[in-house]
Amino acid sequence: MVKKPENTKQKILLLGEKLLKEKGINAFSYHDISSSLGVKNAAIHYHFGSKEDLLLAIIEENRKRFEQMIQQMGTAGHMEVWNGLQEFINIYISSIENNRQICLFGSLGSDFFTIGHKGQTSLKLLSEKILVWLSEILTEGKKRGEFEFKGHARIKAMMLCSALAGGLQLARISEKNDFYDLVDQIKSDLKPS
Amino acid sequence: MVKKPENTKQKILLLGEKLLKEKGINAFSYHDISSSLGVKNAAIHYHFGSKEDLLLAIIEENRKRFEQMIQQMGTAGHMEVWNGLQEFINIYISSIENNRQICLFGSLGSDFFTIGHKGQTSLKLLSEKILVWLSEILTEGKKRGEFEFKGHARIKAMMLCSALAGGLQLARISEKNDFYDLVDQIKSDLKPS
DNA sequence: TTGTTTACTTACTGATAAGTAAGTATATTT
DNA sequence: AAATATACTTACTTATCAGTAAGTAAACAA
Repeated sequence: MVKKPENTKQKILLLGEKLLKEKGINAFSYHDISSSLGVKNAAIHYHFGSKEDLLLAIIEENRKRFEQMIQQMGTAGHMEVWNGLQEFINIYISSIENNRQICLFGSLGSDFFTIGHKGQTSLKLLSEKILVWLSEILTEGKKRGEFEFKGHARIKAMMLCSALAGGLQLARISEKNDFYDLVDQIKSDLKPS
Repeated sequence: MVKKPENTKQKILLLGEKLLKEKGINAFSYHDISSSLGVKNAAIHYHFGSKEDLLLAIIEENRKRFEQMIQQMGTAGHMEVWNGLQEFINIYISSIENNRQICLFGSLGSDFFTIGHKGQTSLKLLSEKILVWLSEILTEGKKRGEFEFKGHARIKAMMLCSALAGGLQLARISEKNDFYDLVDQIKSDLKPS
């Protein structure tokens, strides 16, 4: 869960993240943030020199949150793999419940060529962390006979991320409820027959 | 395939589509189009009164292209289902080959809350057409024993769209080649065991 | 030949964008 | 008590955005 903001900097960061996941990096302005928080434009520049700085902080915030989540879960070898997967999926469930937000990869994957090199790099590092972690629990689950899938765990992990990211977007276009069906399908596809 | 533009209006439309799928609707300007085509800003407004009009035309263009594709393929009952699916997947392959473009749903799903009501509605109609068509070939393929999957064809169709849309975005962040692996995984998951 | 339509250009507007320099009140440190 | 650092605001700049009104050259129609 996201902890409540106490200071202006944290408020800016969290509102920035919200706007990023609702409208995209190019569709919100510093004015959107400042007017909503009751501060002035320059206050944002005080905490985050440029929009790219804010973006980097948002990515970093998501990284921290992910690291914290997997740390609390422990290593794949000592984990209930279905619980681990569900925790991961819950991030996406929370997103759609929270104003139909999409995920970081969906938002910044779309806008990838409009963000700076630093943002691209830091996003890539985060995606690598997530894919490695997912691959681990998929591999462990397969070994235990709790997951069943063809091919490499790494590709299956990509498949999960892609389906969830794309699913949030498609659910905006079609119907919110479609996303829950999609999640059931994803889980069903992993169940041993 | 996309036919070559002959007049300014068509050039604007196709360049608009390209920019939409590379940078997103909020990250390109009329100036990007006009300077690239060697015309003036007002020329675009002459053909497309507003940016929303241009967007509607881009969606309509994609709809026409899709309708043409499925018309050439015939009904699911008379189709080689694997060929039909491959033709659909080829749209996404062409996208990533063409400057790492993402698909319409990926781009406009991300920016959904920043486009007008007309755009949202027309996008929804197109997504419905695609999902219905995909559901049909999935159902037919399952009936023939050429596809194997759990659950409803409709949900599996959503799964395909989501994975392909999200896959194009994730491939921007990680590696282009990942997308081909993802496509193989998608097809492999549909093969009877 | 004259009038009209097509496909633009020129020249502009008002709004909004990110970003900045300088000032200020409050809290903290020395 | 004085100096300094923190967290802003005020007031501004420059750039860019979508959009518009009026003009024009060429093609076409009456």
